[in-house]
Amino acid sequence: MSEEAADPTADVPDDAAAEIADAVRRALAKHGYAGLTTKKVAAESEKSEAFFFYHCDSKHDLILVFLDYASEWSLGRLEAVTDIADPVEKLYVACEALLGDPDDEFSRGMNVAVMELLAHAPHDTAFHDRLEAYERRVLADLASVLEDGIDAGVFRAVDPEATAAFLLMVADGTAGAVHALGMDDVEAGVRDRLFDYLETSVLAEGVTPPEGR
Amino acid sequence: MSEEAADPTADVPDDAAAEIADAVRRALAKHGYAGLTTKKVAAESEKSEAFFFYHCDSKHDLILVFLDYASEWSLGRLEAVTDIADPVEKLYVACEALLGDPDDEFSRGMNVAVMELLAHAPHDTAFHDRLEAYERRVLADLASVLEDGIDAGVFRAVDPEATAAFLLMVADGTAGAVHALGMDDVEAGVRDRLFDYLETSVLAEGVTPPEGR
DNA sequence: GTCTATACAGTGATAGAC
DNA sequence: GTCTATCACTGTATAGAC
Repeated sequence: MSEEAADPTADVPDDAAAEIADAVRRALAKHGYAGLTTKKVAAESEKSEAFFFYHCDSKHDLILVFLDYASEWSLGRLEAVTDIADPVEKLYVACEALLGDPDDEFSRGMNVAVMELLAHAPHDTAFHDRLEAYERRVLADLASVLEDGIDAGVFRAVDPEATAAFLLMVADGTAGAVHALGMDDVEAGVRDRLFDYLETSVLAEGVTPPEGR
Repeated sequence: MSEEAADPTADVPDDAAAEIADAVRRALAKHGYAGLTTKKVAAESEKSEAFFFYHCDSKHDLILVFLDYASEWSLGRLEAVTDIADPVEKLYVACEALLGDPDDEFSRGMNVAVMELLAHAPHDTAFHDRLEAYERRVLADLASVLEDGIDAGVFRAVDPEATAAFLLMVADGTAGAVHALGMDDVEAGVRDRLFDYLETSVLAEGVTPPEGR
């Protein structure tokens, strides 16, 4: 019944998809997207190169499998905040998730890999569509966190969409300059300014940030 | 007398360098870094493929010529603000320059191309070094604009380096999400929040933003 | 389903004429 | 200095055995 253009990542078994995503992830971390070859992907797993072409029709599809995996991983981290009841705490944890842990190799590698695919999105419709869907979902999640706080009276009456976009831009920029260039010395300053922004422009008068901020 | 590791872009005559930078720029805009080939670069100019290899030793060097050109272009735009006497005006114009004009194809293309090289910087020392130098110079320029305003008493006593980094992250993130993904609808919101931030957190009490903001 | 071996196109770079 | 022609190699993808 699927009238849609078939999703090339849909019929890959979960086991294989995990193997593929992981090998692509490691190959991307080691060589970057521009330096990525199917041989290098295979070299990152126990499987042969033909294994990857059995499950996917092309190198391009391999990357899409990784991209789906990366999106889900990132969104999973972000959407873990739904468990948190307090909107203030929720917002701060969400921002931490967005910024990522600069000391975690895995997190850093994911951010940089996704950023490289993002930079190539203007030349690749499939990348573009998936990444735009991903960004829009992040924006929606963030906006909803903001709305919660506004409704609860602990946030100012900011524009949730615009504020979400602003916060996301800071995070995306940090992934670029700080993570890709290793400019760790600016990381702390950016974090401070960001949480300062939350305190002075988002939190309502008299509301205090969570412990330790 | 150059004891340094020779700069591969140094001995290229200015005429040739301009031709190279322009062809690489167009090829990058059309195919992206990952899809860049020396044939496609040549196809963007009247010259043959051999022309490029006469002036540069490798494809890699061609891209460095472009990167130098792109850095100078961007820094030129930013540093044009030194002519402006009023620190407030100066800051706002600098931020406009950082965000870039989303309707200008050239500006957009440059931002996206540089961003793709930035994403590849972890895997390419030459890219890394040039781009880090570029980012640090932008940070220094911005910080100096902020210091001017603080000294003149029209800005609050913000931390110039951290604030400069924060502003730059917003701009870099915008180049990514907005320009690379064409999410023009979020652009306006981000701009508004950014200039709001300047007004509420950077400008001193009672100081008003420039006309039209 | 997974492997080894290989076809075949396209790439970066060079040679040699002008 | 710039061109045309070409080479050696690597990259994606497939064939066919198991």
